[in-house]
Amino acid sequence: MKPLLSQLLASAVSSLQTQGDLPADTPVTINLERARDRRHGDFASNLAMVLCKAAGAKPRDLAQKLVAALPASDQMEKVEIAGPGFINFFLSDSAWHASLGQILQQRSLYGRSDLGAGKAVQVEFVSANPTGPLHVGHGRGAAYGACVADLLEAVGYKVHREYYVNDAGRQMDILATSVYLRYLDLCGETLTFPANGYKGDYVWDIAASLHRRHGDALRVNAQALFAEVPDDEPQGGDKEAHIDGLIERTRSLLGEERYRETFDLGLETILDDIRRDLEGFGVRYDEWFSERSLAESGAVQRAIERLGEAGHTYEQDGALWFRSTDFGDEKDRVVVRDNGQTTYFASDIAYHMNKLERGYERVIDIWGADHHGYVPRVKAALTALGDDAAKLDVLLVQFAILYRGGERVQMSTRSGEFVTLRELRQEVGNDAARFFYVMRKCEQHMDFDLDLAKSESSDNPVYYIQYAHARVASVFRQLKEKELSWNPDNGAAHLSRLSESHEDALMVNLSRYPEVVEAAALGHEPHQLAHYLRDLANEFHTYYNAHQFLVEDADLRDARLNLIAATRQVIANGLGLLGVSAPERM
RNA sequence: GCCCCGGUAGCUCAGUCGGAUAGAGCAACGGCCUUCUAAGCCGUGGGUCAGGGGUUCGAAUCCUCUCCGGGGCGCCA
Repeated sequence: MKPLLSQLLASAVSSLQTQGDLPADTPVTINLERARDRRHGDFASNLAMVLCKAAGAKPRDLAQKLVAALPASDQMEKVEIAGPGFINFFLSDSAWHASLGQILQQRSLYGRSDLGAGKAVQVEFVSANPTGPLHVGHGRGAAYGACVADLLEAVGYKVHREYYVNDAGRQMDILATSVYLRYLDLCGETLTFPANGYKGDYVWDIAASLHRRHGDALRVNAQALFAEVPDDEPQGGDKEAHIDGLIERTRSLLGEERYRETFDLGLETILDDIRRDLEGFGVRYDEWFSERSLAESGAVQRAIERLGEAGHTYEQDGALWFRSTDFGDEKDRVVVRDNGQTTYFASDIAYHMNKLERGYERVIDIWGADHHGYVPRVKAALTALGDDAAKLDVLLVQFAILYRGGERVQMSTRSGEFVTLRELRQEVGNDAARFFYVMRKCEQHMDFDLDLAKSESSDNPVYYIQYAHARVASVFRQLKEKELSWNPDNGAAHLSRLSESHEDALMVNLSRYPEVVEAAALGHEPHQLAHYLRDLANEFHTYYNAHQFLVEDADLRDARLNLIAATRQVIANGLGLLGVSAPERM
């Protein structure tokens, strides 16, 4: 109904323009909002106040003219001018009844739109290094990214969901080496595990499968491996130099082929685990994009060359630098190190170049907030390459801190004792985890209360909303038990019987749903939908307690059943977009 | 030092492309189950929107300074 009112206002504006009350060249955006206070009607527009300067008239006078020029509509009961010049719209009952009919007719499609007109959008999210299982921090990015993608799809964009797999680079070499050292341990070698290695139990598991596959065939003498390697930190050395030395030795002692096999075994095992974890979390991808493939296809080289040809690189201290300061970055960045290796940043330039080459209208990256400093250099690179950096939207997700029993849950990634996403899902369930993660806007630091997420009470917003859905289902079960039936057509014909204030409030809220989905999608703010559903569930529970649905009067009963069926539908649709289930009974 | 995010009720947070009297949940207190699920509902109390200055018809919202909290500033990824 909002589109209808906007249309009416637009038509009033153009009448004023033909009459000469308003300059024809004034740019006009129709500003129309839900009124917060019902005394101000259902919708309010500040159009007259915005246009008064251009029109050279007082706001209230201009409002008067606009109202006079409004075309008639049977959905509009009256229009008032109030305060400094607000135009307040009061809708007729038939408007609410119409939107109720729409919900029951469109069912799961209610709230969807073609606003995006099928434009292609890419959403890249999580993209955690495959060096270990996902932890709770990744969970927020996963839940948020999935919702942003689903919302955009709901409003008509063609969405491509992608995970960038960092399957190249030093961190992966550290993983491969960690696996190999654990393997040597399983073979009976005695060694001191490096301070900087990956210590999680999953590394032992991978080492064990390597051992099952090869027995002791890959065994070397541990002393020989550690010989000539710089001391580790506990021995007064440098842990980075120590691990780099171990990587080098592992590589040469194993040989390239076997090293690669160890490396890939670790990669595949962990990636499989991440895939299963995300799938279990209801998060699906269209593509898992390999970083290594960029190097192998020459895309990284091509990106570096293109930067060079455009005159944006220079050599210094044996390394090749990108002059990103020319494009707003705070310092220049290395793309090729003095040892000849390209940096992670070089891959990322190639990756983003690749994204834009694929022709997306919009590219959305969802990163942890700790990567914020990385944004200017990626945009700088795109600009330097002649691409439109404005097409790239980087959404930064702040940290989530877990609380249990009022105490902060400690997470330590290094020791391998972090709380994994899988543990969280097992503890609180997928529904609560998905909902809690998107309940807050992404720029907000989040306190994740495990006890609350687990509690089966009204304190828990997830159960509160789901319970409203289950209650409607229960009413329909009761209907059958009482050997009554629901006639939706009869209900639709008697919607005027819905005259209680609770019923009005519910109908108004149900009609808001498409606007909420649109705002949540365009603003990348799933929390708006979460809050809306909480409100809607509240309206329903209030109504439920105040009135009986299964009444004798068949006309009233059918009308009320239409209303609660529509409520159930909207809750199911909304929860669906958040990745939360809508149970029939609880 | 520079950069990003935050500061709104006792707690956790909405509201922020300027709009009418700043909202919700929890916690506190008082009520409601012979009637469709009490995992629910109703009521009461609770505010210097961190602080100063500015912009204007109008500021929690925009600009600026200060204070406080979190994060980031590698030839790591």
